[in-house]
Amino acid sequence: MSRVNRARDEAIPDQEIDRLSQTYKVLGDPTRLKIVMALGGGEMCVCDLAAFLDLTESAVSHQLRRLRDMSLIKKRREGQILFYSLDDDHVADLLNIGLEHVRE
Amino acid sequence: MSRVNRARDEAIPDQEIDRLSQTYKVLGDPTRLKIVMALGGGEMCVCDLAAFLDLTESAVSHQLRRLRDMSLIKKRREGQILFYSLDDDHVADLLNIGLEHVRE
DNA sequence: TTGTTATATGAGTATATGATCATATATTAA
DNA sequence: TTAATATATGATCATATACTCATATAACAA
Repeated sequence: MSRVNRARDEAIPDQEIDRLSQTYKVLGDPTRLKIVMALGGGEMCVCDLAAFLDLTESAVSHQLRRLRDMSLIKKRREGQILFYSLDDDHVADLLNIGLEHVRE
Repeated sequence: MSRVNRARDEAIPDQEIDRLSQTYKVLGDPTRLKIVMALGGGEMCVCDLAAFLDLTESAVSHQLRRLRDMSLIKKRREGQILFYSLDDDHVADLLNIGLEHVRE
């Protein structure tokens, strides 16, 4: 079988490609990456992240929304404050393997 | 120590953040993601990829350049033909963990 | 040399996107 | 209820980017 036909045969559905590429795209911005790296060290609220990143809380909230849309982070309410954290262990794994790659 | 100070303390250098986010960004496009997924099944030349993706060879070449700039793929010449493949095992790991995440 | 094939690259264009600003929502306190 | 605090969201604008087209380069054949 030709290489092209093999690739077609083994290809995953476009829907999965789209979700996977969107996941990487969301991590592919310095601000959002700093957010998830920071959350890797423990949960933080929007105002924590705004102070850490030196950005408005609005800008942070917009980025948190995108991270949440891809299930990379989750939130927990405590009164008026929302604490964000990584959604699951896969996220930390993704970050660590990426780091290994860029550090080699 | 406050959560903000802890985050500042544990933060990795901006230079690493930039390289890491660029790496994810390069994977964060459906066309480029299809390319690396296809290369995960074996090396392919530019014309193979153009046929597989139904794109011009120019468009494919531009995307291969971006993938190569982030050391995600490498090339091997055989006469007039350049065969592309994944650069190292980290790339396949990144893809597999990403897939686990979107499939759960 | 000239011609052909395979790939690469610079410029241009249409679309996507990140930060800002203004406004809206939600929780708590008075 | 009203006010204050914390967060979310829609519109806007400036920048980034994926593809196309034209052209350039590289390897091989005649």
